[in-house]
Amino acid sequence: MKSQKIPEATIIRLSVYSRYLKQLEKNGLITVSSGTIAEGVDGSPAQVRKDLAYFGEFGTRGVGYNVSDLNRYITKILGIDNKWNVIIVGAGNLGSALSQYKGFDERGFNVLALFDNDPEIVGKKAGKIPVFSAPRMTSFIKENNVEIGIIAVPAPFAQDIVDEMVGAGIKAILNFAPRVISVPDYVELRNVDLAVNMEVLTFNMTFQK
Amino acid sequence: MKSQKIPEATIIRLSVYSRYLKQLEKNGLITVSSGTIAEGVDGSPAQVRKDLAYFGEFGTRGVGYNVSDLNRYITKILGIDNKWNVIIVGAGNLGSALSQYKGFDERGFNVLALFDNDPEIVGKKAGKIPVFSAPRMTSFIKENNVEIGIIAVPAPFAQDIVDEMVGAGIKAILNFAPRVISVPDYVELRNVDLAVNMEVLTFNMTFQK
DNA sequence: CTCCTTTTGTGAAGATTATAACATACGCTG
DNA sequence: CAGCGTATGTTATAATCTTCACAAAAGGAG
Ligand SMILES: NC(=O)c1ccc[n+]([C@@H]2O[C@H](COP(=O)([O-])OP(=O)(O)OC[C@H]3O[C@@H](n4cnc5c(N)ncnc54)[C@H](O)[C@@H]3O)[C@@H](O)[C@H]2O)c1
Ligand SMILES: NC(=O)c1ccc[n+]([C@@H]2O[C@H](COP(=O)([O-])OP(=O)(O)OC[C@H]3O[C@@H](n4cnc5c(N)ncnc54)[C@H](O)[C@@H]3O)[C@@H](O)[C@H]2O)c1
Repeated sequence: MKSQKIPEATIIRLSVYSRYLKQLEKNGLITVSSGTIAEGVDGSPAQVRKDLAYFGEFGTRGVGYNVSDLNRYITKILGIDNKWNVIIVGAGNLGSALSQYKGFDERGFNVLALFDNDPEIVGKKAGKIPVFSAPRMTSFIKENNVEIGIIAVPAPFAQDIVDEMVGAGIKAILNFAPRVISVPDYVELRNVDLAVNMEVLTFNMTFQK
Repeated sequence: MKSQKIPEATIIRLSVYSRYLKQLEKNGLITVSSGTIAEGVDGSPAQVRKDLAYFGEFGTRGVGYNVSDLNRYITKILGIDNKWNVIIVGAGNLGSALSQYKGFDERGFNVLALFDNDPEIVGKKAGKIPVFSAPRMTSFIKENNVEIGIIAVPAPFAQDIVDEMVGAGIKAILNFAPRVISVPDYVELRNVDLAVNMEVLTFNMTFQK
């Protein structure tokens, strides 16, 4: 791979390609062309090839790509060829739902525990995932080699939890609280804001088309 | 507003500005500069002004923007100056959590009902939101003027539900199922894919920096 | 072994988006 | 009411991302 800045959009698409390839693989398909991938993910063949070209040459001219090889390459690129340990803070409606999400496990994300500060919830389980008390978070992160934290507490508490996570050595955070969060630049942060997504929909309904 | 294509990134930022302005308004702030907004949302002042400039002139030179006026304008732009009716299909872990999400109501999204095909769940309530049987969806959409549908069923069923929603006259769909979904181009669609978000994190941890 | 079809990989062109820079306008002070 | 400081609105510049077009390579047919 050439050392170069990779567009985030490319990474997002690679993840979608990977999901689609997995499906093709299950269907017993051996080879696939950029055109077929493009159809399957609602994109363009040139885009598919360009995205892959950032990382190497994975295809055979005149033939296409070997489905399972390509998926293995992409999986490696995305960094999910091995497992990641994850915790979720906030065992309310959203946190509990996330802890049950099969899509995490399937893609190599291992949710070890939930954390909450409500004594009514602490000690219980959400499915198979235990809920621990919030003050235990830091030591748990250190002892269990947790790299990724998910924020599912109410917005006013989000930054505090994030700071604690960062202090404990977490490397990446997925934030669901509708707040702008600060992290040092060696920590990866992504925000998932559902109201924002809804508002993009309503904007498009109201203005465009 | 000049008729022009607005970048989606601009809409996303406007939504975040709006959330931040609401906070400032609650704190009693009267006027705010593009610089202060930029700080609050972790952006640049030029970007803030540029985003607003697509839609008009909302500020006063040498002064800044009136906080509540600006927020009202943005709210209008985003199309959330009035309420939208929403349904959620799939009353499992995720669907139930979403139905309880306060952030929807706060921003003008009115979740009227959940739909599911599991007889164990149908007839119950998630908080105050009733769960109806899946076959009732089409008539409910028509009778209650539902414009937005949320997909929270397992991936293999997502396209079918979407088709039914579209047939019933739904105008926009927020999809949580990890599948590429097709809709006619007069229907707005957005996908929220959590595994993809996680994979962007792991990519950045593995490659960049 | 050569030709022909196919599909990749890529450099160049085009489109879009972000950043920077500055002239313009507003309000305040004296 | 004139001059000054400040923050907007906008034009110009730069950076980024996508699309296009085609040469290069592979495999298969004759
Ligand atoms: N419910 C949803 O579908 C949804 C969707 C998108 C975003 N969100 C956001 O996710 C967050 C959680 O939403 P929710 O609906 O699950 O709320 P919730 O009230 O059901 O759950 C929040 C949980 O966080 C716990 N908590 C509060 N402060 C804490 C702290 N300092 N340390 C540890 N735990 C703490 C509470 O005890 C509670 O169990 C909110 O920021 C919300 O805006 C929720
Ligand atoms: N759990 C999460 O946190 C999470 C996160 C992201 C995405 N998702 C996605 O959201 C979807 C739902 O996930 P979940 O964890 O809530 O699963 P779940 O199994 O808890 O819930 C799915 C619900 O859908 C219902 N259902 C199935 N087929 C249906 C149909 N044809 N019509 C109506 N209802 C039907 C089921 O009865 C069930 O109640 C899945 O596609 C999943 O990949 C879930």
